[in-house]
Amino acid sequence: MILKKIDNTQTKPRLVSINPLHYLCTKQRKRKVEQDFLNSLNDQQREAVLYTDGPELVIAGAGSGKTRVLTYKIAHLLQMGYPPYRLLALTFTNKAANEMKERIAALVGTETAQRLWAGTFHSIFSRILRANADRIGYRHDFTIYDASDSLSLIKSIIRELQLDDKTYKPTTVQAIISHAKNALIEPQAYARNRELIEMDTRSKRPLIHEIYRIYRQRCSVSGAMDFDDLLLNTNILFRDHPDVLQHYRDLFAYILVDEYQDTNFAQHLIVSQLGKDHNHICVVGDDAQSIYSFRGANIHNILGLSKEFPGLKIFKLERNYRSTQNIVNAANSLIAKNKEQIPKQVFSEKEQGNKVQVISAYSDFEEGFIVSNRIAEMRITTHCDYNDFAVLYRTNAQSRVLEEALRKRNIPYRIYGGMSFYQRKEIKDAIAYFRLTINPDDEEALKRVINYPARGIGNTTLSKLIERAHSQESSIWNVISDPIGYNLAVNNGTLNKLKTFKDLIDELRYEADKKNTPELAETIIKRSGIWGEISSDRTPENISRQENIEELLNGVREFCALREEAGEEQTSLSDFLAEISLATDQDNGDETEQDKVTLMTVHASKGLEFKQVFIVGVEEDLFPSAMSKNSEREIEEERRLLYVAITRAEENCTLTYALSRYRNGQTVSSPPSRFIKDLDSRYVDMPVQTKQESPRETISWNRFPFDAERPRKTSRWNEEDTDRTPAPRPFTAPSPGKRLTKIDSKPTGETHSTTQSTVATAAGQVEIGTFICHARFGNGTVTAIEDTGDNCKITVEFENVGRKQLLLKFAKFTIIE
DNA sequence: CTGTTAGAGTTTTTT
DNA sequence: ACTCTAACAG
Repeated sequence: MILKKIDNTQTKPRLVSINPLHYLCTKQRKRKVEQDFLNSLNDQQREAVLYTDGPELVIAGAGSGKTRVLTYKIAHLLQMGYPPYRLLALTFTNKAANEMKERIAALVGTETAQRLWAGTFHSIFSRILRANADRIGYRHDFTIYDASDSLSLIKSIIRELQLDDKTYKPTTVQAIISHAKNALIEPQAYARNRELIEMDTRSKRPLIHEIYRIYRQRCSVSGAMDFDDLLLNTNILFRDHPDVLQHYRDLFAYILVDEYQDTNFAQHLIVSQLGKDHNHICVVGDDAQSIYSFRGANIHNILGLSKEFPGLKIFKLERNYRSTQNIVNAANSLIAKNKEQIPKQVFSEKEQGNKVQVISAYSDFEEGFIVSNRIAEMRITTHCDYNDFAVLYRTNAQSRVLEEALRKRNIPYRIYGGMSFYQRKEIKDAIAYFRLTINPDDEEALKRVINYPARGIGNTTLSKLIERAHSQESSIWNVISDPIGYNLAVNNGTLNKLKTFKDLIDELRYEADKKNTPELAETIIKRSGIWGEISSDRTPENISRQENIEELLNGVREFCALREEAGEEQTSLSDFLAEISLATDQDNGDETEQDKVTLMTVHASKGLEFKQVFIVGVEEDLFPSAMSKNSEREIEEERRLLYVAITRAEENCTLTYALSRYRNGQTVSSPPSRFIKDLDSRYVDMPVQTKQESPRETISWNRFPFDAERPRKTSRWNEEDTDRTPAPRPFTAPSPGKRLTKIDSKPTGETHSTTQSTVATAAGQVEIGTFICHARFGNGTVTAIEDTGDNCKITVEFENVGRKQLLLKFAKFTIIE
């Protein structure tokens, strides 16, 4: 009965479009295509592709054509007669999934590629969970809580239990729960697990298991799953319902997994359960690129594979096709410092290429400046497009300075990560209403908008609602729907306000049955009052919010239209929510066409490649992160992370570090990363050593009478801008960008006296008589300053090399006094 | 209950 | 520097 239902929801739309005749007709053509693509593989790759007799592990070094092997293997399997809807291809990121789909589509056509089960673990198994939700006590249109929903739920539980949120740091608790889930430990098991309980007791957090229990129960009442639940509940589904497991075992005749080194236990178990009978699994991974252990990923999943799949055949891909020899060798020399790894010899037969460059900068500002200059320069000298450049950093927070520097140079860039569209307040509000329309039990959504726009339901009332709901193990929505029955102690005025809110949601739910999805979305925005709220005045913020809401509605329309094209009968709002809740980085198709430099974290760059790569902020406490200093294991992960970063580069790789940088509103200085010393000097150009040590540098800056650090630097940037009027107050020019930063609005007055004889530089103020130490020329005294603008030149009398003219924007020096 | 403000803390990476 | 929270006045 139920299996039949699974069949319908899961495969019917696919089956319909499969025409055996069509399949046969194209077979001939396909064979020719197969010849072509087999020829384009090397021996190792071809063997890995053609081996289909049993379980297979492909250890694929960076740039060795891993994705290529996977896509060709899928093409080959299709060639062998596997129907596309019986192939399961799993990846970790949406980006990887999309790329794989695209590449398969290029080989076998969009039609076929669309029918594959290809996607991230989370998206694929959320689909399977939706189809079988009733089996585990969930509604089929369950809500997916994102990280912030889950965090806010944890916060409120901690509050309700009256625990101190300093000992029970919500994010820590969240991480612990997440790890438990990824290890498939449910609350009861957690409470029984002596080791865990002991650990919590030792860290003075004995009630974690209680928070976990309540958390899980509340998700259940709210009809919500968090990201980890998607995997945990899939495992529960398979464990408790062998018929369902069997169904999917039969359905997926071949399972392929990319980036296996990043699987956590929950994922690993799903794969091995599904693969058990037929043993037709092919997993690809590189232990050297395992960078997600903070999320529960475990390299040992790779190693344990041969136990679970006896006869596991191992292939190694060691030839790197991406990068020059210098880059590969430099990366190898780095990763060789790690103890834990599977031995392999990655090599390149491309040209030797340039050495990896290491550049030292005085500050994060200068670092940005150097990188943007290099990009401008190299674009000319190497004939590259902006698209060929990437700037990679360890943390998202680093992007700002870089953005600013690129903007100053008019270099177009595209930035991945950071605040995504769906995290903006107005979008989250709108989506909360969408979510409530689909699932009014969704507690996080309800809490978000029950008083937005303001309707007089404040914290007191909300607390009462929450208390009533939880004492009955029920949802807030149920209490609102029946305040009398739940003994809600509020006055009549409040009761009326609650009634108004309930009526609103009921009305939206009623509309949901009548209207098509785009219309419904629009109605929700209007009726909820969101639109009224952001149309109340015409401030730039509100206009931008309106634009964002319009964009969201466009997104709904577009999504529905796309689905219609793909032959889906109708698209519900719930479908839209399901889609966006797992979408993080929206690589908007319209933007990818434009020629722009890419900015992203190293994590986000995995699987990508660029001709020219800059890795910035290669400093102690940043890369490796200060958080990872506790254990060698974590340091090794950071090292792998840098390995990943370096191996993104095809032609040139440049590492930069800044001796001081702004962090949390303060200048901090840190030495270059220990990893720089790990690199074999044969493949690396190290920076010219400056005699001046950075700490002293920083100290002298801080001695400036005004804490004008930042304004000074800003002014330096302003001076990069060409054609500034010969203003007597060079430090007060407003920056052109529309950024609302205080830098612009708080011009520093203290520099009135500045004349052309004083200029601000990365290293500080320079005037005639300033004693400096230049990176190449050594010590010298400034004897003249010309032109304060873009082309500012200083003349320096050096002790050893005589008089030199330096172009300020390129010169590298420190100020001694 | 609402809106403002002063104060504290600040986690690395992602589905 | 920035954001979130707690406290307070209206």
